[in-house]
Amino acid sequence: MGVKPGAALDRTLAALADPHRRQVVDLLRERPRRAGELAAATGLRPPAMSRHLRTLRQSGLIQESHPAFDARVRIYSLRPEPMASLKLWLEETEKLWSAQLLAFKAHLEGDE
Amino acid sequence: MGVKPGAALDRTLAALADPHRRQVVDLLRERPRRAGELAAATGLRPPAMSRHLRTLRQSGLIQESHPAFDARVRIYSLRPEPMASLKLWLEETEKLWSAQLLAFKAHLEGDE
DNA sequence: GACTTATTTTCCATATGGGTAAAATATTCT
DNA sequence: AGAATATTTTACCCATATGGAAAATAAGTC
Repeated sequence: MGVKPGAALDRTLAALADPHRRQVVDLLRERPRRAGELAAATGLRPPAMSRHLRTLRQSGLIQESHPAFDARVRIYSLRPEPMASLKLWLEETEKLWSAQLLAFKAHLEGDE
Repeated sequence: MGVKPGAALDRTLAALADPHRRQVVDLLRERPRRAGELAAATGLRPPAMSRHLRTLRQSGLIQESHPAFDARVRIYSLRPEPMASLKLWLEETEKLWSAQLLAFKAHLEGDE
């Protein structure tokens, strides 16, 4: 009973909530990209992008890697785990919600 | 070219990003509830809950209804559409991401 | 070694959001 | 009508987040 369940989901959602970060994820799902490339694509200055990349990294949504040919550049790519958790939560919600509908339908048809 | 695609998703995610609002959604997926009930369940004062409910309503995640027996109370229930959109986005991400993996695998096996 | 490039860190100013308390609305009860 | 109940709105405070500029790192290039 240490960690509140759903704390990870909160961080995932918080990371995805920012439009610029969502844009980054949308770019990364096509292919990995360099930090500078992402800054240019979003119209943000490098510092701003760097901070967004840090929060995305901390949420576990992306990971960083240094290419061998040039150790200055950092390439970012998506990590699937947080998305998978989010999907699970959505499916659980859907499941309970449809149960709710069934109960309501039963109610209309005359329950006791 | 008026509305930026994904603006709705941004509002959905922003609404879900707050822990208290996520808690509300978790409560509502079991069954619809009254505003006061939600405030008590989360430990928030009624004004705070009221604003969260407004945010959730504006994001389209919940809807309000007045019961016939007492027009003072407001009952909130989930709406499935925003969740469905979010799920679509997740699936699209998953799809592109697995395509990325396939491309990488092909690359390892010696492409040109 | 000096210079340029890629990215991050620090500092600052501003904006946004959440919480509380008090007041306002709307509605039911007596 | 007057008191009580359910919920929202308003005013105010505080914490956090975000963007830009400048400085700091780190690593290639000549």
